[in-house]
Amino acid sequence: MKRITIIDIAEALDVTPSTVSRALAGNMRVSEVTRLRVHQKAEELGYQPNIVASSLRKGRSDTIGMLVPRINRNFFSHVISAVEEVLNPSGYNLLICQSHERELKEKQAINVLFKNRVAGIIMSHSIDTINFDHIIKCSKEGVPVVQFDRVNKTVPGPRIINDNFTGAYMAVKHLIRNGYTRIAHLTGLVGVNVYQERLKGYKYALDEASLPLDQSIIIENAITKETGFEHALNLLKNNKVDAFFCAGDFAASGAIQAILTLDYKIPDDIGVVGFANEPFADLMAPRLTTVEQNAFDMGVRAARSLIRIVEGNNPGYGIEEIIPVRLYVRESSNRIFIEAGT
Amino acid sequence: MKRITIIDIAEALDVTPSTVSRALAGNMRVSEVTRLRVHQKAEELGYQPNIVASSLRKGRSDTIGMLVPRINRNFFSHVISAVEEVLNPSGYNLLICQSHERELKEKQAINVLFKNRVAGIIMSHSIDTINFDHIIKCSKEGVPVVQFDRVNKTVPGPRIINDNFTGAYMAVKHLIRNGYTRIAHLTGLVGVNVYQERLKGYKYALDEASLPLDQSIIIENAITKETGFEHALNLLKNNKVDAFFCAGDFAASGAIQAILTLDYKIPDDIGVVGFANEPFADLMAPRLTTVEQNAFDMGVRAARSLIRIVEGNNPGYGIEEIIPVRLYVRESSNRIFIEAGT
DNA sequence: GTTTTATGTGCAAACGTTTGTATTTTTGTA
DNA sequence: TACAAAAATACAAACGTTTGCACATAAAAC
Repeated sequence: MKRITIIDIAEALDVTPSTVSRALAGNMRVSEVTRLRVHQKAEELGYQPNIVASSLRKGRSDTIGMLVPRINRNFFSHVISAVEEVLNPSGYNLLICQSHERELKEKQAINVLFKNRVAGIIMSHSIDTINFDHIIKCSKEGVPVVQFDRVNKTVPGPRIINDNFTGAYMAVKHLIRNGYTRIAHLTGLVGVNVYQERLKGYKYALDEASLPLDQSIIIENAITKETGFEHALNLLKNNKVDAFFCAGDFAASGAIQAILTLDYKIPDDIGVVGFANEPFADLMAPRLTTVEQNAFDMGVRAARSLIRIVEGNNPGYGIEEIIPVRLYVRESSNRIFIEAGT
Repeated sequence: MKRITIIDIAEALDVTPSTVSRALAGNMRVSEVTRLRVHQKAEELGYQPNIVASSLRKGRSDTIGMLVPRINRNFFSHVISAVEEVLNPSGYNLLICQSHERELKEKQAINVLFKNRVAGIIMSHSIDTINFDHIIKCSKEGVPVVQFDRVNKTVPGPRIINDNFTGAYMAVKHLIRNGYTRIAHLTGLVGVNVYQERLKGYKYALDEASLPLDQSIIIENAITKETGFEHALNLLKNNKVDAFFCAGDFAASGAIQAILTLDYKIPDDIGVVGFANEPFADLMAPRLTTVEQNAFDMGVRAARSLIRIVEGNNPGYGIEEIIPVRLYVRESSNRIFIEAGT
């Protein structure tokens, strides 16, 4: 199972491996005629460069590491896809790991990527990551890190994030304009930047409309369909709210289920807005108003940003790219039909 | 930015790199005491093995290549996730590419994986792949290939597939038992095994119930929401059908939209069954009856199968693993409420 | 006390590239 | 024709491991 090497080509052509290497690399120090001969012979023998050897010698690889909580989450899979789409044409490959939302697994994954000598890492940290030293260390040891979505400011390197604040602000403002006044907020762990910002936007919108802030209807750790259902049911039974702004569409779908279970009408009695624009948001009944997270755009920017750093055109330290979001107004919240949306 | 190597450890301990290498590898030809000293020193210096160098020397890597049409498709992202979950604890890494459903990109991706000296490839081929030589070649040149979902029998190596035939058969039989008699079939390109098998199951169920087979209501290339909508609209307007068996949930959602547009009742007038059990199937209105493809199971089996081959325990040529599927009966098709389902 | 066997370690080559420097060949100019 | 300059190629070392073989030391057997 011997594979063709540049040495084989060199022998066949009676030149040295260095010349073959240079010819294949398009180095201008080799004559046009040999370059041609080398390429022809390479083609003829079915030569495939050994990237492993090349990486070792060059001291850097063309592999980019990617680390996400879960590959199979819609949002992340779209970011990954976009990253791949940008990286591939530029000659980079994608080594992928998932942390399963565990700091320990995240640490191990970072190590794996490090051992594989990736040229850089694109990542979104796990929900329970408290200590970011393993990520900072990476950056310190010469492996640039680009963070997206869930980011931590103590980690050097670019951060690509959605405009969570404005998204939440728009969502809540929209609810207020539709006449809802007691708006609950179902969210995740507010230690994480994305939920923190959404909470800020929620508070800002209430404040702007001079609505009171009721801490008892801000529910942390209610981001799944199940927890969304339960907390919504609870709030509704106590007649505490007339609308839900959920920091995720799954929680929103749980809330909707709870609302329908109690025979309230949507949007007449209760309004719901989600976050993420999951594929099902547009297929539900009622169709869900939600804030889109542009996963694809995020992936593209993260990849470009990392390429820029790896290729030395930009240190990129501490740069924050904020991607604008969009509110899709649908049936679940639209009582007055004054806003457009798909 | 110099990184610690086994040479550094060797010098610090006044032994040779070979001893360090053996100690770290747990080779029994090194004494317990030096093994301990080496491990301690490695820890102390923060040594991280250079996998690139190791791969080059050993002539094989612990990286597995994965190639799918689209990373961000729900089914594929779940398979990828499962594969990662199995591979990672076994010490393998995952290099990922997407073909975007183009034979050319698939070819290039295979090449990329090959150049990266992956130990094996797990893949599902692109929809428009006609010539499988590039995949066969891979296998011939010592890179084992495990195919899943979309598979081609001319490629050596294991194939992991869903029981598409039985899934389709169950779906159509269910429709028939619910009293539907003119069942359309919206499907993909029947050159691909998955659609071929589903078509066979459809035909078999009709035949079993002595229902006529009407080629004009078998619509190829109708697998997206849009094409599903259009073809369903067309069939309904011509009053040709009273049910749809769609080879994908997106087409089914399009069909449902068409049915509702024409003010038919679901499931009273028209029944719909999909395929895949996409996340939205359970959240739609009406909730969609569909056949589950167990993506996670498929990924696990594909990964295990490849590991088995790579580690030499099994040539695995031509083995076909068929994963049983399950029909989830929901509102979109259930007129008589006799069947269970979630 | 010598020989044999086990046990632990060292030596050096190899994996397939890349690249700085040296050497040869070609080209241009006087 | 000679000679410098430029162009093309060769040489050799390096990247960080792994591993077959040789070697030394210690334990066991005679």
